[in-house]
Amino acid sequence: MSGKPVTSVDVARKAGVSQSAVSRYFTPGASVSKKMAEKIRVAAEELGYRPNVLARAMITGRSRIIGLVVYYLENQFYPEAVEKLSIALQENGYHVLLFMASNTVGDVEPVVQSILDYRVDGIILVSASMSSTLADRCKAQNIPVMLFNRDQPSQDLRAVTSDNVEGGRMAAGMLLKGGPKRIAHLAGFEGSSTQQQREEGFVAALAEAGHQLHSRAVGNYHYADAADAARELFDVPEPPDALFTGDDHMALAALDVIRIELGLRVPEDVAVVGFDDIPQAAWPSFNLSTVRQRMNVMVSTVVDELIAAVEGEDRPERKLRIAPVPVYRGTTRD
Amino acid sequence: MSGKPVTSVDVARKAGVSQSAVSRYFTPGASVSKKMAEKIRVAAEELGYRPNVLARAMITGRSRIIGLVVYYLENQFYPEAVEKLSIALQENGYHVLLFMASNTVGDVEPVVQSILDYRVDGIILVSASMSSTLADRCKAQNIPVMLFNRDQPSQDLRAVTSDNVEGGRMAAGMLLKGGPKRIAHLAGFEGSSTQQQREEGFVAALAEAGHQLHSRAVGNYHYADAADAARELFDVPEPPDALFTGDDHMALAALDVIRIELGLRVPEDVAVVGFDDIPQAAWPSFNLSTVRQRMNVMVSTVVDELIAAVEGEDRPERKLRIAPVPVYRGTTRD
DNA sequence: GCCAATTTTGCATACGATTGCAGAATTGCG
DNA sequence: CGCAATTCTGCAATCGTATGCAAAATTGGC
Repeated sequence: MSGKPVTSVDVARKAGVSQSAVSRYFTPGASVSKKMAEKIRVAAEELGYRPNVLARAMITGRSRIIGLVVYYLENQFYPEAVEKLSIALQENGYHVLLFMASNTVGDVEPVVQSILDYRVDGIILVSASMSSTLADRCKAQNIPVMLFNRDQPSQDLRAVTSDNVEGGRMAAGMLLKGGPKRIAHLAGFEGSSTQQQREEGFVAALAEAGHQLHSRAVGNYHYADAADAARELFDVPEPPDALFTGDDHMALAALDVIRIELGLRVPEDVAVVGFDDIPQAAWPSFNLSTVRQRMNVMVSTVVDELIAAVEGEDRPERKLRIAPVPVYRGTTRD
Repeated sequence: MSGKPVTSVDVARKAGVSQSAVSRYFTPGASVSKKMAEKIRVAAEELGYRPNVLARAMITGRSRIIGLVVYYLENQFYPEAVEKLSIALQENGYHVLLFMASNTVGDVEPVVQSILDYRVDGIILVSASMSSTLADRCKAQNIPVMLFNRDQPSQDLRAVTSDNVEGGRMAAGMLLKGGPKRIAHLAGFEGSSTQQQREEGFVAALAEAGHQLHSRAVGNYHYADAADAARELFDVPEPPDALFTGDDHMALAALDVIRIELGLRVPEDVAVVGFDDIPQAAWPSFNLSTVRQRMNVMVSTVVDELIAAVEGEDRPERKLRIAPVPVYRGTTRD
């Protein structure tokens, strides 16, 4: 029950040097003679000393903490993002303070507020947006913010997304190959940029091919809502024979309804295309054709940009769009 | 580009009071007169002041940060755990510093080491274990550690798990109702306590009913490994007609192989029971019978215990086991 | 071996808050 | 209104580390 953690002063005393020497030994760029370094190394090892990141943060003004805000983790896209972002940041010596902004917690505002209390070095908002007053606040405190998989009109906020308009066009192309008669769209949350852009590209490409939307329903990116929306679309006299869903998570819900509840055949009766390419899309039970977001590229891009911003570099590019990739599997006809 | 964040000194100056008064205003138990409180409130509001958590942590020795260690997030059980743990801790004024201990990062040791550098108030290891030297280190620094969904022989470490032996017995009971002839087990990672205990209960209950294992393979709690293991078990002349998998994630992989690859019928040819009751188990495509871990109870228990420990209370109970619940769906016969 | 140029080293201060202590202000009661 | 009891308030020290500055030690060239 020793309780007290070891400090640099303890190490200094034990090694017979000054506290500053110990500090310098643990600071990459500093100059320490070999003799001292060795004495300090030994003493530190014996005492099990490790520098206190919090104390260091007070002086340097860098906490090496990145605030990561996520709405929910039900859709497998998010756990994958969180895992990869976290690993990438860890590899760069940063760590992730995780904040859930789910409905149970309330709004994003207070959540971001409490992030700022921790004096994080930067913030990544995953599929979430930010009021401009809050964005101003971050800017005032010099804390870079990056949006991941979501964009916002505000010119100032940096964002990394897929090229969603292009992705929507791809989805249209994938469905059009099968010669569909009635094309439907199952939309995600209407307020999101991702939804708006994907639908925009989708509808535009349909129009160019002389088609228009047969029907449309909203699933808000949630499984249960999407299942309801699918019922609304398909449990009618003339159901669609092609469906583009705003993301894979909703596509899986739609497949469950279409095949299991309604007994329709995929892709013979209905072709389905999703968006994201989450791991489950590749599972044999679903075997979902989809538009892949290149997660690894998106993650390394956002981490790279954020760290550059944290370290004071001001890159000109604010909106980074990654090209998506069509993935043909078993839910489309050709 | 004001850069400098607002400090309590700024607020004090603006409000015409001492810095300590400002500090007291933001400290729940402290005494401040109404007049001062009002002046401070106004000044703080105008300047947008919020106390620096890091500075506070230095004095009080409490960072209000909890280190959360997770191996990976592919299995939906983990995102759900992370989400709920995070929310529960947020509600109690704590926040989560997330650490991935996946293979790409290497061992758990250095990860936990860097957690300690942040002077966290406590640590939750989700389905991970800890060397005893590291555990000693945490104890020396007075940092409580809780294991979640994993146990370890060491008497000292606190752990919250399901009653896995009992859960294994339940799984046996669920399969035995269907009058199986050949019962197989698809095991998770053999080094884990969860695996050992679930299998122990399962085999014991089979024995009591006059049965024994027909075959067994190892899936290490990974989708791909589990799919291979399922092929090993079922792509043979006399395949099993009942299967218990170490968790739901592997059960889904097994179902994909059994139904789609091999064309067997579930539950007519093979009955399947999983463990966890992850959200996907309830999806119509799987409709998996399983043994539910009561996530909400487990989460509130572990958070409750951890916070009690952080705040100095020393509860006697170290190993907390939550009773699991059988969930009958469409993959079992009766 | 001497002196200038270069490294190392320690001292002292700062970061932004909390908190014990003692004096100032307020309150309560006869 | 006076005095004791109580509540507020400010001063100053403290947490654990980083860092500018000046003194001490080392190095190098001749």
